[in-house]
Amino acid sequence: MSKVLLIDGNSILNRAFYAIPLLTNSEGLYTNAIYGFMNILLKLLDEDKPEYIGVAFDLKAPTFRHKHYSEYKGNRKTMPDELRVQMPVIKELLCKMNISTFEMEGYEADDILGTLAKRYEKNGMDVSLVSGDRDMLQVATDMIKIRIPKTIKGKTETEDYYAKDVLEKYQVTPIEFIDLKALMGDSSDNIPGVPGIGEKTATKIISEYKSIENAIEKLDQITPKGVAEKIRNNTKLAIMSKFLATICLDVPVTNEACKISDMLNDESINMLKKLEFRSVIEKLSKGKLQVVGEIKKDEKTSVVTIIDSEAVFEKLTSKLQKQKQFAFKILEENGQILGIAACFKNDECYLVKQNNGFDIQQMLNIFSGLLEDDSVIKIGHDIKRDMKILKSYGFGKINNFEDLMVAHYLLNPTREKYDYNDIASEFLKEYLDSREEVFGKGKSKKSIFEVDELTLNKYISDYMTTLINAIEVIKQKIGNDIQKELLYTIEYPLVEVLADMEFSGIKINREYLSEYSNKINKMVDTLEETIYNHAGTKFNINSPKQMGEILFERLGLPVGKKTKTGYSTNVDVLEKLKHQHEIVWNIIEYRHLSKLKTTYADGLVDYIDKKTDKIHTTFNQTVTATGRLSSTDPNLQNIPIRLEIGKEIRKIFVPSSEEYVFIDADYSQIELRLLAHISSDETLINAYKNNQDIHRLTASQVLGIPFDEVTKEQRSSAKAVNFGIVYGISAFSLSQDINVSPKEAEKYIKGYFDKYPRVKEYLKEVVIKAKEDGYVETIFGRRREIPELNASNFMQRAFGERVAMNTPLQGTAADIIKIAMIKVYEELKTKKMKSRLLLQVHDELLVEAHKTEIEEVKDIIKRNMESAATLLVPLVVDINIGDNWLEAH
DNA sequence: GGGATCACG
DNA sequence: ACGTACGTGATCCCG
Repeated sequence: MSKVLLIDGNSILNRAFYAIPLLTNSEGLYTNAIYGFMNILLKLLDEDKPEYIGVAFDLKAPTFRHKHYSEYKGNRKTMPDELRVQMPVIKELLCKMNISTFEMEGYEADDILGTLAKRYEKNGMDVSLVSGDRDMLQVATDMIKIRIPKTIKGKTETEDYYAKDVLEKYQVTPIEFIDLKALMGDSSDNIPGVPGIGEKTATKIISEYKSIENAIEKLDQITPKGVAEKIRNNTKLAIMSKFLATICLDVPVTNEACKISDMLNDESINMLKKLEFRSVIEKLSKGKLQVVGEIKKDEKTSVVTIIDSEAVFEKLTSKLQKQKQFAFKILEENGQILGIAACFKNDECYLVKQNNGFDIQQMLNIFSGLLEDDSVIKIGHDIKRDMKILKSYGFGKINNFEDLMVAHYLLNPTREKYDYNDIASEFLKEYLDSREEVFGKGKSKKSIFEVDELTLNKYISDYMTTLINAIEVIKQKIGNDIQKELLYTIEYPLVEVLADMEFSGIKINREYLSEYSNKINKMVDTLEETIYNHAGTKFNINSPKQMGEILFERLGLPVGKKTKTGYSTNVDVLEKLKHQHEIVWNIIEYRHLSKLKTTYADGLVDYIDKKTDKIHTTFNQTVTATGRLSSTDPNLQNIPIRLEIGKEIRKIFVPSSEEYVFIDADYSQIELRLLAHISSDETLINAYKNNQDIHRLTASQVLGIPFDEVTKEQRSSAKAVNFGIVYGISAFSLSQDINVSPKEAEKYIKGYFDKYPRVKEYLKEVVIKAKEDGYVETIFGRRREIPELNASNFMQRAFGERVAMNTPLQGTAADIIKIAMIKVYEELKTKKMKSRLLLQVHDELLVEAHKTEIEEVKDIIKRNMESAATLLVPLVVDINIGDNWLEAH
């Protein structure tokens, strides 16, 4: 028997829109509702395997119901803009996927779908009708299945109703369901119903009397009398409600649901790629669904010239030398260089690889001359990677380069990825296979020379051609001079600095590490026993779920916060419970120590180079939304410092030999100083000029007490206020943070703004300007777009506002320390000194200084950091020296 | 793979 | 009334 799938477009889009957080593609087009729609569509295609399909939409124009009752759906909120813009897009997409769509003036999607469902049922077809709206249940029969999507634990499932299921769940037949709804009313459609009658009473009446009309006729039989009275007084309203609630089954719709075919074709694929729905394309093309068309593979073969002899490579090099610019990539795997890809214009790509008589060292000898040549622009992608691998072969200087990964990040720091195919889609409108699609991922990931030649050639050609073609587009997009300067004098020079830091690595004292490990392990073991004893049972202390059960069920402690999945057991909750049960103290301690054990003591071991005892982190230059760096594998920017036992781990970080010491320098309150500068608040500026204790000052200002009488506690609350201001404060959060009532917190904030009026003004203005422009900027021109500022959702908008306040501060601080790093690096290099930068932790630099250079290095660091920017307030750097990171900080 | 938790600035 | 601080990354559990 043939099957047809009918979908209520508006209702599904609406559901998806609210179920899925706002998504945009890289062009800024909102896509979350369309994405959700496609996923439901895929699921239904998979489950029902229909032959025919149609999607109906509401029109804006009033329907026959509005004409009858002007308040129909009168309380509906207007569609949010973020959803409205997705409507035409989904219609276009469905059209390209060869799926029929229906709209009829004067009717709702419901009516069209009901009409079609009955028509196809008559023709002997199985009907699946999908809607988020329970009104559709009135259409259910033995052949017509109503499917209502719902989200269970983030997954989309459907509740399915044939006629018998409606009866089972609502004790009325589908036809009676109309009367049920008419009697009880429906606030979402603004159907009045009979006032005072709710679902329970309505169900009782309809299941007994079958229809409103019959119930009205037999009013004297209805008990209790009060209910009968209510109906008697509202018979007209009840009848009209029924009219409104009845789905029209004879809409004059002439076109038909279409046969499913060729859903994936060039046009629809292109559009899905533009929407960046790779997973949708993948699922559609898996072949599991017989409903899709044949995917046409791009048959064009890519030409890549193989170079595996010295003589030919020499020729190529001199050819490249004559170009103004060429693209390249060092192909590496597991620390081994496998080849070099290069290209100087579209369709002329080269792969340099080793041969019997031509090895890697030789080709690097030849190539590195070119990389160092200042007169030729090298266009690369993630050049830090190239530099590092080249360094391990004794090369690694790359002069006069463009790094499109870094440039792409500069243009939009909030993307998830900056791969070559992302560049191709954003700047060239070409939708290439991603690296993952070419080589696979996880266990089935192939190495470069394991894929077949055609695939490899296409990869190299795609990659290199993208770089060559995108460079001009990207250069144009980096329009203004300040952004150019940011890219060419900060981000690009930083690439070499970071490559050098990562390559240097930081030495680990293994002896101390194992001592530390043993100490922590013993403490964890003891605590584990203690906790089991208190609990009276063994359980997995690391499982928040099991921990919740122990604390709140077995031990009966009062439940504070809840999370999506159950009880919250985080440290804030535990702190409040610690006076109620001994076990809570132990758990807090256990959590602390087990973090130290797993993440630090044990976790870091895997990253120590066995030969050199060094750890080489990766500093990511294209991750954060604000311009900060991040550190991974391992993260050396979150090594414990705040608590006593935790900070001991810092002793394992030591200079690389006896000849060196650590010098650690950090900016004092750089973000607050920037707030003073950017807002030009006089009180703040003067305070910093006079080197005053800013938290103490804030306390005395806000509380109206003499500067010298501020207590420790008052100073610490004021410190929280100062931090809060930088984050885009709210009274509630501040109150949580410093444990006072929201009212009290509100008073602090008000007091703060009274005493620092320009700060208040600045924070207000930055939000207004951001709403106008759609983005905020740092002093050095780094931009971050904030689409959330236009969100209709309050929470998202409030978030956008906090981001607008915080990003210029955090981002400018990031710019400044980057400038300082470059200056320090350059000066050390120019003076041919042995000392080197090792780590950056947002406002801190760690340097290992040769013992003969200590005083000079101190001067270099302090001078360059403090002069990295000229502000209305001084930049102050605290500097320390030591034989390990704990001592030096 | 996502949520909860916790380490840092 | 909404639910509440900005920016990160690693580890563990659990479906």
